[in-house]
Amino acid sequence: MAPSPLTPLQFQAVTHADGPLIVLAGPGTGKTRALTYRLAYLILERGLPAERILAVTFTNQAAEEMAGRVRGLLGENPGAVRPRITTFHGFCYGLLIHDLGQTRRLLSENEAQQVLKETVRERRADFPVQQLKELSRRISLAKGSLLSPEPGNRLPGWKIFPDWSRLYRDYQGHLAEQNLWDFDDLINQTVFFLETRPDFRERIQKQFPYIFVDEFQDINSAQYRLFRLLTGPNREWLVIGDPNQAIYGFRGARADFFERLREEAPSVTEIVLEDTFRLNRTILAASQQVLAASPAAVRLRLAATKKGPPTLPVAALASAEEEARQVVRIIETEMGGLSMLSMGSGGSGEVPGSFSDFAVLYRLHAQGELLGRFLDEKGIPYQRVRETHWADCPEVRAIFSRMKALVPFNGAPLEALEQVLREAAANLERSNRQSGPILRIPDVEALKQLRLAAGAHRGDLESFLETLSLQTGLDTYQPDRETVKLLTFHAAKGLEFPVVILTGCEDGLLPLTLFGEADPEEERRLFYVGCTRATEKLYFTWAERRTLMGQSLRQRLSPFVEDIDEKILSRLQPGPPKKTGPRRSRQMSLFK
DNA sequence: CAATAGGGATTTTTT
DNA sequence: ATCCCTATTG
Repeated sequence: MAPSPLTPLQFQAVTHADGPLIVLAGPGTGKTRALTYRLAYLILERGLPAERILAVTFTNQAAEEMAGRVRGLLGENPGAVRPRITTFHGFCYGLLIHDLGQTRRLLSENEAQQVLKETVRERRADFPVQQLKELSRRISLAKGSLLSPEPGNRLPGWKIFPDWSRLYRDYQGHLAEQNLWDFDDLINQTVFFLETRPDFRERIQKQFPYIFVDEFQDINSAQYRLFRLLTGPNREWLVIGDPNQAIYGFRGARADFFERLREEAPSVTEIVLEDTFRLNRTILAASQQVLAASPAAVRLRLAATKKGPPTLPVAALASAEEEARQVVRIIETEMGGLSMLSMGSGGSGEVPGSFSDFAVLYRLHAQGELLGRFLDEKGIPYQRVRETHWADCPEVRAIFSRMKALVPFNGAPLEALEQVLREAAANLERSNRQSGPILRIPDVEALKQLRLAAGAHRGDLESFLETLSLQTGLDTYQPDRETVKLLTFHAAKGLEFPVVILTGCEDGLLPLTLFGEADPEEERRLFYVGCTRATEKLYFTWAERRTLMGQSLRQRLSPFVEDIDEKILSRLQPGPPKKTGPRRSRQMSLFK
């Protein structure tokens, strides 16, 4: 292997000899680097056959990124055997369809919702539609917790939901009758077969004696069980993650599986990556203080070598509108500053002083709209990152099923798509009256994504359709676009930006308490995730008055900001709350 | 069949 | 506030 820029701790993780390994990796500590280098090390230095290695991630994006980096380390030659790098769901789908010969069809989220709706209609005609979402959420949580539909089976903290276990059972019945799966079934069915068929279990355990799991803090009970069934008596596994970045408890993830592993595998080696290359010292200090204020947070040593600014600005604004103006001012001021800095330096690979250096984070999507309006006003290019579900609208689904009919011809995906689209266009022209066209053309964005995906897919139509069935919305996040990124704290996980503005730093929003008791510790970790996205500058903004769900609320500064030492915060004064132009921003006064 | 009025919920998200 | 769904009315 080529000499590599690994820290001693990364090196230790990469070259660890035998036995299970837990790697705790704080923000910007080179988690993916350690993982991919270890994969390459095992194959190139230790002679482990690549096809014996399974690396599991949660998102397609993470799997693709890891696969790309492993390709970079192992060499690009197309014929090379590579480790299996895939998502939990993708791996299970493969086992069920190809290894076990199952024939069920995987439903998209909307389709599954439809089945649930029909189930409910049958059982209780008067069922309030608004509760469907809550019901499906519960069923999904139950399945993710391996909770069967026995009467009385409830997860802790659940309120009574009339008939819920019966509806859950009926829903499962309907799926089985119609030979269908929802996403949760992929995991649960695989767990079922691994548990009930020892021959199958042993075969898979032999096939993959080495297993990696990324973002282990995001794992739920079903996935944990799956992981343990896959590892079985094998002692070679590596899980990596950061318990302080566990922000998906609301969908069943539980960070305490790290603890469980320590109990179940007492011989496990644990390595903490302690050097962060992303955060500067000021941002690191603030982030660590946010965690330190809670006894529940996991204490991990983390050190930064990059020097930071003396303070991080906190801006109090009168309203959400003023806050949006402030965000614009910050971007304008920083753009000036960034291009000044860039004149002497350079070569970091990034375009200096680019709008893509900025991220504006918020707790709720609803906050993004207003921010977008004010950026529009000043002509600042931006992109709101949000779930698109382009692949899960009726139009796209109809095109998929039409393409599936073409599978016997087995053409290239893009050709097949174009053929179906021509068909749809002709269809549309013929039936110009309400006769209802069967195939409708999806909206421009969905069509673009569809063409992009079809064009990029190397392989036949069948494998393309299979890949797509495992993808719900493809991320709209495009890092290279010259735009300010507007996104939720959740969506920002895993990303980094030179300048990050955390908006809505208010009690009630961070932590969010609008909808009843949220887990305050999870909210704190979410705030931590937000703080640790910034590589150079971190701003906090908040509004003293904010309208949420039609109610104007008087707000107070988020307790999470108050947990940061005053000495490394500075109060940003926006001047009189009049309409202020960009010029005003130069006069912002900074004082403690 | 289409327009309209009432009611209820409103988060974060991957597959 | 506002959206989405349902039931009712013209």
